[in-house]
Amino acid sequence: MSDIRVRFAPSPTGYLHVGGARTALFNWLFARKMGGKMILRIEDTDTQRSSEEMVRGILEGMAWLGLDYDEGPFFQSSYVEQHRAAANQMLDSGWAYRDFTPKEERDDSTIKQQIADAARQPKALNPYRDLGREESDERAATGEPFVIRFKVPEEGKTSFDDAVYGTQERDYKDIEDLVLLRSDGHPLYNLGVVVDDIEMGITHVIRGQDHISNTHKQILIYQALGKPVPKFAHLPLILAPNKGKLSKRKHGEIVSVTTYRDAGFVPDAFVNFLALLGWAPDDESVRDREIFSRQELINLFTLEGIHKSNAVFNFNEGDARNWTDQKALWMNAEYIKTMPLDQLMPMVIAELKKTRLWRDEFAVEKKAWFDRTIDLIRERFRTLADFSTYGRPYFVDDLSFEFDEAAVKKNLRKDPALMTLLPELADRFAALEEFSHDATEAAMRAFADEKGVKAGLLINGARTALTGQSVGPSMFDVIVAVGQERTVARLKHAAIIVN
RNA sequence: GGCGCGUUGGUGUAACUGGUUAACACGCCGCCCUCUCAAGGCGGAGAGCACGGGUUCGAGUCCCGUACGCGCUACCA
Repeated sequence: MSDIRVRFAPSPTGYLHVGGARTALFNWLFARKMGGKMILRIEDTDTQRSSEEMVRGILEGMAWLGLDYDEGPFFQSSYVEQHRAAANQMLDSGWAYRDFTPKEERDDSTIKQQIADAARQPKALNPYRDLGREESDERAATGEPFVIRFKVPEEGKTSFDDAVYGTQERDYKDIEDLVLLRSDGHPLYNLGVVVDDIEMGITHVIRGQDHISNTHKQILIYQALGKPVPKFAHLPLILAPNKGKLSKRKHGEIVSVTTYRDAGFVPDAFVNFLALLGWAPDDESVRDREIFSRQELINLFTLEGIHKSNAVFNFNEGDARNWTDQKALWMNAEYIKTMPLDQLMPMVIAELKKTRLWRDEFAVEKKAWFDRTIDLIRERFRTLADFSTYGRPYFVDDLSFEFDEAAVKKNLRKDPALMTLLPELADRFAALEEFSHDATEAAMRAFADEKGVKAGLLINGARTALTGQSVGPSMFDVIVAVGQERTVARLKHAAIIVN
């Protein structure tokens, strides 16, 4: 057990999206690899935009991904007193000052313009920056509103060694006197994180690259507070297909991890996919592999393996089949068809319960059949949801499954003779004493010879009659899985479907 | 505008401290198998490493510049 402590600190302004999920994952992998602690902290200081529902969404997302934490969840909003105390401490030590500029003068609507203007001028120092402490105290005592700003020294620079991006430096003159405490007494983000990270003994801050410039400000605060600065590792961003920033507002549900849960992703598969977005193992012996178990990921994970350029997450809204990154879909399929059946089973059962296809007998008297059937059909499924859609014909006794129009046309309507052949075939099947793969195949082929038709005609016709589809596993496996009774009934029913 | 970061096939990644025809995966295309395919097997196309200079016997790997992208630049996080 090491004393390494990391944290995932999302702000609950929306659901957990894939970018946040990956940040959480990398923190988690690092903590597990190093034998450290993972802490969850909700950054809810912006009460306007935070809600309990969003917090629940984040917790749900993490639980689904299997990212557990050792401490927390802590809520940043419950530490405001400590934040204020830290701000006052900096005021006392001369690292901060009260700024009495009325809020209206720094109104949002004019901000962009001000920035643009200010950029052309040498930095104009705030008139309150060097206001005497006594006068400052007096004005504060009269109730005049003020913010507390950090007093960035005029000369010098901050620097830190980022585990991913290397040495980072920033001239003090490029850092503005940031606000620590709002005029209503609310602590702001940069103050909050630092105080909390100190309080929680965070040793490694692993977060998105969009925080890299905040880091310089935060280092200043660490120094002003006289505390050691943690190690930093900034992660490349995950971009939308247009290479823009992933945005909840613009991209909606498609970037939410709960979407992937609901669409039938296997958590390990999604974790596997996420891990490879911006990271690759250093270990050469594993270079040409892509599928890694959770434990392998933990063993292989290193901060050095994280790379610097942003990754594109290729989702594809509107395309029903390839609605999200094709590699993610491929990987999920890979997990579904290769993972140990007993690990897959609970997920399949949950899926069938969700769609009311589950029957308790599947777990008892029909268990052997159920296991065999799942093992058979999982071969070409890509999501757990496929068990309910494409798998439906195997789980219902009636004909309440969808007959794909194209399949009906291709396999049933193709030859009118099928309308008499299929019911006749049904009779042959009904007469079979042993309803096995070989027996049904022998019966069908003999029947085809007898009638002078190609076996394929009957096989494909039967496929659609039994499952409503044009694709699926080897036909005689399907027949056995569907069973004698239902096979006979559905073959006889084929004519009705066509008409 | 300023500051910072990045740039290897469509996408995700690899290429030891510069040294063979730039590798792997997804996707795509074709072939084979076959009762179908969204399965399996085999093969192929696709980047000469953003661009332009330089250093070097030799650069995707080092240096400089340009372009493009992204981030930050709030009394948001």
